[in-house]
Amino acid sequence: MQGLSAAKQEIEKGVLAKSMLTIVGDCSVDYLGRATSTLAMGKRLVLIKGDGSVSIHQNRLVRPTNYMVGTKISCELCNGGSNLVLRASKQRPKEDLTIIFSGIDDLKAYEMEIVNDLRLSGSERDLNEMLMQDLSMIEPGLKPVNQQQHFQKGVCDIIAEDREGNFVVIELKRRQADYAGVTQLHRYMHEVQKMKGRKTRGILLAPDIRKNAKNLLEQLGLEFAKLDFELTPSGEEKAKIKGLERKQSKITEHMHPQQG
Amino acid sequence: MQGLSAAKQEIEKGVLAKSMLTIVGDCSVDYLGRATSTLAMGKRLVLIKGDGSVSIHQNRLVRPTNYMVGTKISCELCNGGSNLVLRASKQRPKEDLTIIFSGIDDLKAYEMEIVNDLRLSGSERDLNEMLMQDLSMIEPGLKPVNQQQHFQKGVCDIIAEDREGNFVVIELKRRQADYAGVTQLHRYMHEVQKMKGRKTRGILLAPDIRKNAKNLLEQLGLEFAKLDFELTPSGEEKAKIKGLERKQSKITEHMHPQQG
DNA sequence: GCCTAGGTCCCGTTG
DNA sequence: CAACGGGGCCTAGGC
Repeated sequence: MQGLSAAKQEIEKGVLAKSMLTIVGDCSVDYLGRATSTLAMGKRLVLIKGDGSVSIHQNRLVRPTNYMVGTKISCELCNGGSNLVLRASKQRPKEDLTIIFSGIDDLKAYEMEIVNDLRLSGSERDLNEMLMQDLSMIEPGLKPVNQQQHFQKGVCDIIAEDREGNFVVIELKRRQADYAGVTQLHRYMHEVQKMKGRKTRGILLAPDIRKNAKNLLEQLGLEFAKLDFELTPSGEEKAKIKGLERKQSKITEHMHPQQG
Repeated sequence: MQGLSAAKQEIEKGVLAKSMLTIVGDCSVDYLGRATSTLAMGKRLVLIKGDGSVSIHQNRLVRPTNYMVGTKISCELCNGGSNLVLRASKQRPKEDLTIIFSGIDDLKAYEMEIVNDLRLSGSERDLNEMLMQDLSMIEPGLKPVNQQQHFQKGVCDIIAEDREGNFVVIELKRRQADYAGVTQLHRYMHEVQKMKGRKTRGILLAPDIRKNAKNLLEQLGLEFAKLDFELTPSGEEKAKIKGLERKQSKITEHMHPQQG
């Protein structure tokens, strides 16, 4: 347990120094911004970071119950010193977080660099690069044309050309594909078709696809290929593509399936 | 600074008691699971919660650099006691997080209930309920038929019937609508049409819509209505719908716009 | 600033 | 269990 007045000073000092602050104590929380929320008095951890991020953690889940990014933080004593009020606020959108402490069990400031060291492998970007090394895995004779091409309507993962000179638009997903992935691919396929004015195919490449999404995909005349990849234990290589199996989805000619 | 051997015992005790644990110290981190990642030695905050959630925070951003939910945690001394290794692991999917401490600055265990107190207003669900009170806001004579109806293909926010006996499918978004919202609505509209075998309209209800998404929406013969709502400062009411403006999108007859 | 999409998305809910 | 979609999504990258 700790005096709220001393706490106030320590918080102000820590915020100024861009330290990481951990505050554990009894508090209530109000948020008003993109939604509104209240949290009745109770014991929680408040985490303040050097970049102005604030998050309030209960003793469950990874995600904080309340949070804000890029805030300005202020701090004042209220009710004759029996409460410490912490405010985090932000413009655009206008958001305010108010934390009222009735007591603080613990307060610490840690000097910590504001860096991002994480080296992650196996992201979609990594798989994309792997695939570009050898598109023939997907289909013999497939040649790269472009990758990460920006349209007005989004970013197309891979554009290739097949043996018969058709353009092939490939949308890659690192996990089970859903509706959104299918409609994305559909959009890009049409975009390429319109730009290039040539017959264009669309292939969704993912480890799996939800059943309904598969149905939609087939209705739209798109193709699915199962992507089997393996994560390399650490830093060495990005990932390894183990295999690529065509589920031989019948390429039903596209016939205005959404007609009403 | 604190002895690693004592730390080990305190962690084990805290995990058993389902306390919230905060550990600040120098550590390296390896994750192997849905992706792989490594974090070189550096000072971080490790947060362990009573439900087995683990997260590792750097001094920036709301989101942890590494995290896992619902883990089993173990703890051992290595290298003749000069390292403390914390392992969090999980099956289905198989995931492993390894945190190697070379030194611990601070370690605390806090007794804290494992509860979720948060009362949030202004979610899509709240707006949905508000709207159902009076669908005539959207359009005179609109009568409710169903809400949150589950199809095999998803959940339809609101189904109503207009003055002319057409079904009206309404998709509600609490923020600016995008492509995904439009295609969602399109899917549900077709689903209802197929089920009921009657002319069906689709209305996307949102505070705003992205330009490209608006184009797609109009191509698909769907309608947009601007939803203006206000958040009530706190607990009292959920939210207040201030107004609802029809952008008079010409209901172009649907004509196979995605045809190639 | 806006738009677009990825994420080890997380998370709750329903069938 | 799988599927589906919301989220105060967060966050990064382009334009």
